[in-house]
Amino acid sequence: MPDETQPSASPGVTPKAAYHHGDLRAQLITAVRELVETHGPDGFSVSEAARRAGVSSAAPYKHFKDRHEILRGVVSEAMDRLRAAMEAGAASYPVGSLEAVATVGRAYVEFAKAEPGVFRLVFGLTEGHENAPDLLAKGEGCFGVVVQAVAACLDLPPGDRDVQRRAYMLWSLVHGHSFLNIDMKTKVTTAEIDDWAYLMAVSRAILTAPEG
Amino acid sequence: MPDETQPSASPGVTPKAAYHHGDLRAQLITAVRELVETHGPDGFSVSEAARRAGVSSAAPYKHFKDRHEILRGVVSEAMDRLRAAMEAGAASYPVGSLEAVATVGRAYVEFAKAEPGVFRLVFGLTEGHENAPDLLAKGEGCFGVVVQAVAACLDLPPGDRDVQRRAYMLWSLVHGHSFLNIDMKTKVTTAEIDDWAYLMAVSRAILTAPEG
DNA sequence: TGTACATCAGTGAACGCGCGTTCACTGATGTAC
DNA sequence: TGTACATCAGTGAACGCGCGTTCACTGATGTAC
Repeated sequence: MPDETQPSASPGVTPKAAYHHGDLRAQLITAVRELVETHGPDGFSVSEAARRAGVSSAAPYKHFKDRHEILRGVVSEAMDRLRAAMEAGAASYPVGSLEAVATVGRAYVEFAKAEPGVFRLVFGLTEGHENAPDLLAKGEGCFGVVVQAVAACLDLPPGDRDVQRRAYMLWSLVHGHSFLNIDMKTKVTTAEIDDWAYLMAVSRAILTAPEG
Repeated sequence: MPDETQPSASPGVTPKAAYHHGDLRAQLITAVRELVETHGPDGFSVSEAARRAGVSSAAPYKHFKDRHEILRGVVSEAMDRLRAAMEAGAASYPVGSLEAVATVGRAYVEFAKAEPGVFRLVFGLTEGHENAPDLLAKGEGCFGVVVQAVAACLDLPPGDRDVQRRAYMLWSLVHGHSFLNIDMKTKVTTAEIDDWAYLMAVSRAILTAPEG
C-alpha cells in the first residue's frame, strides 16, 4: 500500500511489502501506543510491537537504542498531540474568556479519556527515564498553554506569581479529574459529571477567588 | 527473632528460623510494598518478594491465588492506611473548620509523597482487577472522609448535591497535586509550593465559590 | 498428660514461556563519476 | 545513461534470563480422646 508511491520497485512482482519498510519508526510508535492502550502502560514488549509492525524482533533496534527509547518516543509524540489539542481548544474561544480556559482543560480531560493508557504512561515514566530534558520541556510547554490562557483571562503577564499559582491550581484540578475519570470507571458518583459545566465552574471558582 | 514468643520450639537448636513462618502473608505484602517503591508499580515479581521474605518462590501461593491477588492485598492495605491518615488529620482540627478540610488533603498529599510507588499502584490497578468490590468500597470510604469534612464545613448534610460537588472538586485538586508532585520531581515551578498554604488556599477557594 | 492424626505452611525441583538484545548476514537504495 | 560502491534497514537464528506456576513432598502445629 504505501509502496505505490515508490517508483519502479520490484518489477515483475505484485506490489508486495517493500524490503525497506519506509516508515517503520512511526509505525512502531503506533503499535506501542495501541499495546499500551490495550494492555496498560507496562503491557508492552518490543517483540510484540515488532510483530504488529510486521517486522522481525530485531528490526526495532535499527531505530531505537532499547525499549526505553521506544517508550520515550511514544510519550514525546503523545505530548505533542496533547499540546496541539490544548492549543486548538484555546484558539476556539475569544482570547481572555473564561471559556478559553475551560476548553484547555477540556482538551486535557478528553485526551485522558481517549487514550487512558498513553495518558498514564506520559505521567508515569520514571524508571529509566530520569533525564529526558526534551520530555520535561514538553511538559512545561503544556503547562505554558494553561498559563497563557489564565494570564489572558486575568489580564496579567504570564510570569505573574498569582497567574502561575492559579494556573497550577487549575492544572492540578484538571489533572486529578482526568485521572479519577479513567481510574474509577464505575466508581463513586463521578461518572455523571458533565465535563463542560464542571470545568467552567472550577475555572470560575479558581480564577475569581480572592488572592492569598 | 519472632520465634521467641513461641513456646518450646526446636528444643536443642539455636533460635533458628521457624519452619512455620508465622506471618508470611503480612511480610510478603511488606516486601511487595518495598519493591513497588523502589522499582515502580510493575517492577515487582512474586519470586523477588518471596526472596525478600526469605521463603521459596512457591510459598506465596499458599497465601495468594496468584500475583494479582498479592497486588490487591498491597493496595487494600495501603487504602486502609490512607484512610486512617485522612481521618487522623481531620480529627486534629475542630469539626467544621477549614483547617480540618485542608488537613485531610494534606494527609493525602503526604501519603503520595511518602509512598509514591504504592500511591500510583493504588490508582493504577486496572489489568486483572476489574471487579474488586472491596477495593472500590475502600475508595468510596476515602472519598467519604472528604465529604464529611466538607459537609461539616458548609453545615450541610453529606448527601447534599453541592457538598458532593465541592468535595469532588477538592478531591480532584488534591489528587492532581499529589500526582504532579511525585511525577515532576524537578519539573516546572511546582517544587517550591508550600503544601499547607496551598491546601488552605484551594480549600477556601472551592468552599467559598458561589454555587453553580 | 500422652498419643494419633488431620491440617497446614513450608520446600525445592521442574516446566514452559516470552522477553530483550546481539550477531553475522543480505539485499535494496542513493550517490559519484 | 550506466556502472561501482557505500550505506543502511531489514532478516532470522540464537543467547541467557527471570518469571509465574505446579507438583509431590515434608515436617511442624493444633486438636480429640
